[in-house]
Amino acid sequence: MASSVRVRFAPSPTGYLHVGGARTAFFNWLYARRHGGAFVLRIEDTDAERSSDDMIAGILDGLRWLGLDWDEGPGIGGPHEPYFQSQRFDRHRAAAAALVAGGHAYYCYCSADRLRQERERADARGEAWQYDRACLSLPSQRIAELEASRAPRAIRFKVPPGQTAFADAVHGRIEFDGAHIEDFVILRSDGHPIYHLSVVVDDVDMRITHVIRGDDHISNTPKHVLLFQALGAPVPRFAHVPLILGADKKRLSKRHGATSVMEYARQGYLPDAMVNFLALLGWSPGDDRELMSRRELVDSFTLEGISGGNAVFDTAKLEWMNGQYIARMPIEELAALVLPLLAREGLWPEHAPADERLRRLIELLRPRAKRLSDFVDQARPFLVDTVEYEPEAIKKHLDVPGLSEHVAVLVRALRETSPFDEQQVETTVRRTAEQQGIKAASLIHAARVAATGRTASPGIFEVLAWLGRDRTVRRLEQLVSFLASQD
RNA sequence: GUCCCCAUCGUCCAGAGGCCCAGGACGUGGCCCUUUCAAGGCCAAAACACGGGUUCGAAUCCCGUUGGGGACGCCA
Repeated sequence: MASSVRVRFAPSPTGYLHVGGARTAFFNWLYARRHGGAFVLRIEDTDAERSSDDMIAGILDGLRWLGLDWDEGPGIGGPHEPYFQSQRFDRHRAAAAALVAGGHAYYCYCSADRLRQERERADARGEAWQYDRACLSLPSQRIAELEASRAPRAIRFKVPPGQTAFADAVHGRIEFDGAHIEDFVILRSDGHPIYHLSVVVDDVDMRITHVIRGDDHISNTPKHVLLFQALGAPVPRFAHVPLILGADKKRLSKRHGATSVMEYARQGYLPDAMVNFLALLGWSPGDDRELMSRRELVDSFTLEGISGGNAVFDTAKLEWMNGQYIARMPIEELAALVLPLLAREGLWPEHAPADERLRRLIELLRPRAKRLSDFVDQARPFLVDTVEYEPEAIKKHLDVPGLSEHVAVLVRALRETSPFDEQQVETTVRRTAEQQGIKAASLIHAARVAATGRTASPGIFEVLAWLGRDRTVRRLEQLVSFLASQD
């Protein structure tokens, strides 16, 4: 396979997997799957202080939850191990040395202090400071002195003059003038590689063919292109994906609420819905399709379909989409997801399987649910022994003259109703209302309060039929007592 | 400050010179259905940032302005 695509997702484990990263990962995954290529996962844990195993685990959890399986990387290895950048320092150091030897990079003895001062001074003037190449042409005698005194030295890349351009699948050709790129450090004086060096060396080693990453890397890309070239490696194709913004159009951050994909998992969003929603944030199949399966997404995905502008994360649309997935999901699958949530709330015995009755309840609740967590809240009155009446429900539906009487009559009628199914219950309730000379609605609302304690529920006849005769009668009688106690 | 990216309804997208007095979806409003709340159905309001060009013709091409975003570390 000459054209074999190799893409990678390279998160730095300095935080959880946020929605922006998730979308980038997904685009990479889609591209790999679309072209029968490899999706490589590489952990960029170069920054030891800010990286931790917990965060790595969190990111992997997020990817697994989304269903983004990687072909090479942590946990499964692969032909280009290791997949942790921190274990590849030797490679990076060797590359840095080779660049120095080849005249592409040079030692820099400038103190961090001096650089900081220069920058602060420039900043005060409202300007940006670029490294002044003080160490580029140090006299050999001075170098000898510095070496003799064991002065710390970093390695800087010597940026060549002229234009550096690259083709970007979403932005087209992008060009930078070398004059605006400073001689950036590639190896710290403590021997640790800098990000720019590490990514490029690793991408070269791992034979990455397409770099699909966040827009915020555009200005780093010329540096990377220069490094690929200096290293004598082919330059991969780039695709810079625009960022995801919060409702205020600012970059997504903690104050925007949920930004971690696992937070959405906790809130009851479905991975398929999440992934579908994320795909449409900044990408389109070129037509008007919205609800798309993974299969369809894979079949339709192209880098050219990615739009150039930033996108606002619209929670309302995510909710809608999640509701669509809930509505379409096979009941068995849905029950399997809802069950543990009910069990956690003590509404369903731990480890007990979903029976026909529970499946029916979930079916009743389904059209009203946007998130899995909605099931827990809405199922509660059905699965407890004693219903509690919401104050609003009492106020709104129980203040009917003679209601207690009417409900008592309904109870007697329901005792005789057979079969106790939706149809017959409806007939009974309506007939009773007629006989009592009241509107069916009054009885229906009262029954809803009796059965659920709430003002909103699935259709009341379905609800009563689901409860069954005994429980229905009991709950209605409880209402009668309640009404009596109110007088 | 410098460099780079972006610019179609409130939001996400379609539109790659005539098919567009701009299409879909979410959201919003109305109506229908109805026992409530949803779901569903129907309808509606809602946008090519601005100014110059190019062209017989521009949302689509070019330039500028404005606005938004990103990057300018011995962080990733």
